[in-house]
Amino acid sequence: MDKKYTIKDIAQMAGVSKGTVDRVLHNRGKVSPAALEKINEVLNVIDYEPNLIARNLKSTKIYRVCVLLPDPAFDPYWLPCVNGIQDAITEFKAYSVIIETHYFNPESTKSFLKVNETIISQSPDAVLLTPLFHKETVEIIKQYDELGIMVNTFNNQVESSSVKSFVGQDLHKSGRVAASLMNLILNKGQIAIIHIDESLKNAVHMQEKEKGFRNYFDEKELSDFSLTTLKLKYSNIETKFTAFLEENPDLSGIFITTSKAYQIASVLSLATTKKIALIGYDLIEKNVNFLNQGKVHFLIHQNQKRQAYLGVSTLVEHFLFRKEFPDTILLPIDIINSENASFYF
Amino acid sequence: MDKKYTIKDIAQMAGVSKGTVDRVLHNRGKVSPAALEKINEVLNVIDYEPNLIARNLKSTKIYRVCVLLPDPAFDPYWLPCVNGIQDAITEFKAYSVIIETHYFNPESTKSFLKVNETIISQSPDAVLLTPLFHKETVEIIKQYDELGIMVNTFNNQVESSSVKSFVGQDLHKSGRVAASLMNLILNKGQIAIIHIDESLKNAVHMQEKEKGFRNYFDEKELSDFSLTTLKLKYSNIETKFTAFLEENPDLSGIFITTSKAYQIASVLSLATTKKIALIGYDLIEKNVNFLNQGKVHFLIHQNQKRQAYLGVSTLVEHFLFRKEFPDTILLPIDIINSENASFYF
DNA sequence: ACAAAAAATGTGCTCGAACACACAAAATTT
DNA sequence: AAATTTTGTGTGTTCGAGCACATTTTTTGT
Repeated sequence: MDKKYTIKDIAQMAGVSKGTVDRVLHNRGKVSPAALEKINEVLNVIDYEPNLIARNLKSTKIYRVCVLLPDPAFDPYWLPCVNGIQDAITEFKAYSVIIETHYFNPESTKSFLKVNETIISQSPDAVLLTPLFHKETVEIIKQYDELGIMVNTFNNQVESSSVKSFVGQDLHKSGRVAASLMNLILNKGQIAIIHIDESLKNAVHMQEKEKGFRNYFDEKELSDFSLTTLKLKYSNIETKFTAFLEENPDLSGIFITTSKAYQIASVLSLATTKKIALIGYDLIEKNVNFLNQGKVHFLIHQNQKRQAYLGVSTLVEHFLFRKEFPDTILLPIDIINSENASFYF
Repeated sequence: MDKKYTIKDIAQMAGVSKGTVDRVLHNRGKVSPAALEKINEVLNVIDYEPNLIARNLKSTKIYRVCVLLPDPAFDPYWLPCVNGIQDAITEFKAYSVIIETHYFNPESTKSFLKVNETIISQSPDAVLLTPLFHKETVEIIKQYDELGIMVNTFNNQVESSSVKSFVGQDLHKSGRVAASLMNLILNKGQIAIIHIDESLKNAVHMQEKEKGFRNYFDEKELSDFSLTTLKLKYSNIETKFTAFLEENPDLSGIFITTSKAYQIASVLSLATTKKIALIGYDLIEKNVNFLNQGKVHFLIHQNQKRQAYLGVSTLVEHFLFRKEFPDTILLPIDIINSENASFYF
């Protein structure tokens, strides 16, 4: 039943040559109606699936995929992505695919644009983007589209019909998850939502999380809580956050929308002995240290490694195995505390 | 630099024929010292990796992998495994591998033994076992070993040097995770550890979880808690658990070590209006319903789907790509509440 | 009716590894 | 020294899809 039919088998069954079968399968034309019908009859009965191994052995076309990633040297948040990409490289090394990573400075639009130029000059078949700079990305995507270069994105979403596939998380839901955990630790009091970021490039990201977080409290009508938003930059964390702590002596919980929870935890452990519930994002080393010390209660895992892996493998599998692009891949929102953290590295 | 060398390339470089290179690569002997040295010289300089696609295209050997699984009709816990196995089948359908699933009745040792006989009569290349019945499994594994059939296990561990690889979770740690969550919901009171199982086949499983759970409370010296263990069977849940509730009016938390949390939640929602913290295992439908109703606080996800998938793919990749067996694959202990549950299906 | 063009069909080579087999060159035996 | 075995080496085929090219059949034009 599940015997694997080959083109030769089909040819034999239909009483034609494999060349004709091949032409039908790829509708290359030059086939008489009679032959077409005979072959289609056979194809309707059996269940032909081309042998992908043979196909990829034959194909001489080398696919080029470029990944555009913020340099992890600037922000360790991106470090796991490198491993995810490496996983994909290892998995597909047998095939004729070249996967290349290019870094840009996440603080510099210019750097982003420059690296994109480099990529364009290499004319790859597809690009996986981290669209940190919204406006510039839209422009760049248009360029790629005109050149027939496929574009996928991960981590950040950018609305463009040219983007085939997006890998990321539901940020609104992730805010809700944080809220539900906060609601478990505390049953009343003031909660601060803190955004820490240098530029505004993560604005959408952070806002969505905040919306989700607030949405949970609104929906559950938890009126014993009061929520405050605070925006910080690296340069002013110490002063501004310390001042905030003094102004808000009743603060009992903090939700940090970026991977910088360790910065808050650090200031907090010096400033006060009071126990404040802390929930943040990402399993970067400094965060996990505070998690293990009990200074951070929960971290939400954004699984950048898998995001990057899936971003690449979606593209590669499209080329190699003609797989359809899923519109969106949403990764689970992993809840991490000190007890299960070690399993997620 | 990362040019892919073929056997032909090596032959040319060493000034011999591809046949000789092939004999060296597979040490089939019949090679003169002179030729051997020339080829080894080339191999030392370049970085030869055989093209797995070509190798698998040529090979006519069809690998047979059998999976031995408790029938999901008896316990929906096993349902996701079917999907995991299906994923593996889809992924490897291009290769010459046959993956077959055989079910047994988890309540019947006889059924287990009978299915094993069927499998042995098919003489597969490898078997993935769910070793529910410890004593019988050890015996069976010995048989497989003598027949040269590889054995991997998942879900349950069984100490045997013949088992190449095990996929599962660290149950002790998973008990600790449950404890840490319980400690977050409650800050004092009586906690019941409830084991629900028909036979004793899951005894080790449940005990390890209990040990981990207790270990957490011991280690953190949380003396405001008192822990009680209760063993139930399906037939006596209603009566015995109701009685337990009456005898223990101060009960504030329950940890259920199997996937049967819904049975406790069900009785609980009828017997009392008091809020009792409930933590259980597995995203089976009934559990998730109670999770969404707020009657179960957390579920720990044992990810049987991925367990089964990895169990199969480890075997297949060993045959197809000569991959080494990892001794143990421990899956992360996913913490699930009503907010993030939907992402794990 | 016959040549030329067009359409349809078949043949044969390629990809890289694996292995059977043929053949040659040494190493033994008689 | 000739016959035979052993050892070494190269050649050729296979796997299945894909595609170029050769060949056959049909159609069209004069």
